[in-house]
Amino acid sequence: MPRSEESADPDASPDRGADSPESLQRPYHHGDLRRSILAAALEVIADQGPAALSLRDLARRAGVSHAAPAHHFRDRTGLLTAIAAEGYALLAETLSAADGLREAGVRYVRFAREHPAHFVVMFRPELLRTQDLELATAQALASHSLRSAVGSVPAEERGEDARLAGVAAWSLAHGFATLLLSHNLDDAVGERDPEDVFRALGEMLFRSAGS
Amino acid sequence: MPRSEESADPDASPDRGADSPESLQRPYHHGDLRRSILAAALEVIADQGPAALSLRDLARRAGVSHAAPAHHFRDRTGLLTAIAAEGYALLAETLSAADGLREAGVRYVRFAREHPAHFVVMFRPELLRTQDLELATAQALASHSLRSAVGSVPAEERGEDARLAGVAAWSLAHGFATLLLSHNLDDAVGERDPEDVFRALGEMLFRSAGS
DNA sequence: CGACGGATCTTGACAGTGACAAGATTGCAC
DNA sequence: GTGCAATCTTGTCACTGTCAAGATCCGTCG
Repeated sequence: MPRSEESADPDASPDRGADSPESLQRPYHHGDLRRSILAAALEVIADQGPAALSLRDLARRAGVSHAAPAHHFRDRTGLLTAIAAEGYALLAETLSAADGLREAGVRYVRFAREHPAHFVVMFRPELLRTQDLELATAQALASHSLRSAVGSVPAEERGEDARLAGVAAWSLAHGFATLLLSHNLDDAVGERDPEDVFRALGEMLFRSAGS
Repeated sequence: MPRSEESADPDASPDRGADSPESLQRPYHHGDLRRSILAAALEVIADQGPAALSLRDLARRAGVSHAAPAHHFRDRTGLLTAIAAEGYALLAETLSAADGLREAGVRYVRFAREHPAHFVVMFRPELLRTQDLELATAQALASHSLRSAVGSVPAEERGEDARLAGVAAWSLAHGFATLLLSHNLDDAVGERDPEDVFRALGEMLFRSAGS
């Protein structure tokens, strides 16, 4: 657990700027507290899950008082909501750059591996303020990207129903990503690159050649 | 929150009713506290998630003191571990009764819908005592059931690798179940029976006819 | 029949947490 | 510069999980 870089040692250096009376090495205003807290939160969530998240702990890491985070996120729920919104925005961007449903799936899995904390929080509605505006718009954006990826599948490939193909692809990618993150596929994947494994799954689902 | 002050007479203890003390509001011994707490916990988790679980609240619902649950489950973690173990045992039983990978998938999804609390907790390793003996054996049992379902797929259906087919099926079922429980497929599924939808997905994955 | 040991439950305490309110400090627009 | 709003602090409260020590009950063995 790397402590945050600043703050350093309190009174190790005797010959410091003389005009600063006694304490207060750190300025009253943190400068970028919001970002700081988000970063620390992502770190905690990534390796201990959202349940282990403590606002007071985040405040301590950032070197601010216990109530400081509340001003930026209002709530624990607010913090998680902000993370989820950021996650959906990132995912939307990632997916929109993909052409073809297969590639979108691969990107979905890659996103989950590169942003595990975001990914985990995004699918825990009970921890979020689902009516939050920023979250809702980011969600809509991601949903749109996904839908357009589904639409790009040639008609003859996708069975009777495009929507069904979308659900299938999403389920496959989401299930694979989730099981991967919860270490349920460690044995099955072994040394191989998870993305390659997933590509093989995608080809089982959409049997044709093509992109 | 409904106070489930049931205290339904446990039929487990045979000769009990004769000399039950009438003066006390509740007997010193609850009678079936472990089961009571488990039931209440499942209820809470099913509609608020594991994060909302409070041992003290469960104790209140069961009408016992705040420290009573600890004797049966040691920890919050212990309680969740017990639930997960029960879940894996149930799942193993369910899967072992299926013939064919497709049917196993359907049963997997059904299990998730019928036991959402179990299902959710089973895949949150960070909340569990993963080295717990009961949990590990139940997990092994379920894993065995799943593996045998994979093995039952005729060779010509399952592409190059049985293990890959297993991962595909598991990912598809797990993803579908997860997205279903988190209400991400409400629109896509609509009025249809989720099991029917999933059957269609299964047929996309394993294109042949057969069982 | 009676005592005793273990299982079950209670009471009390402690540290940690999220949330709120009220005050201190700072930067910025005017 | 002055005032104001954003930012951060301090103090507090109810609640939680966990531990320790005691009370009560049960089956069992003498």
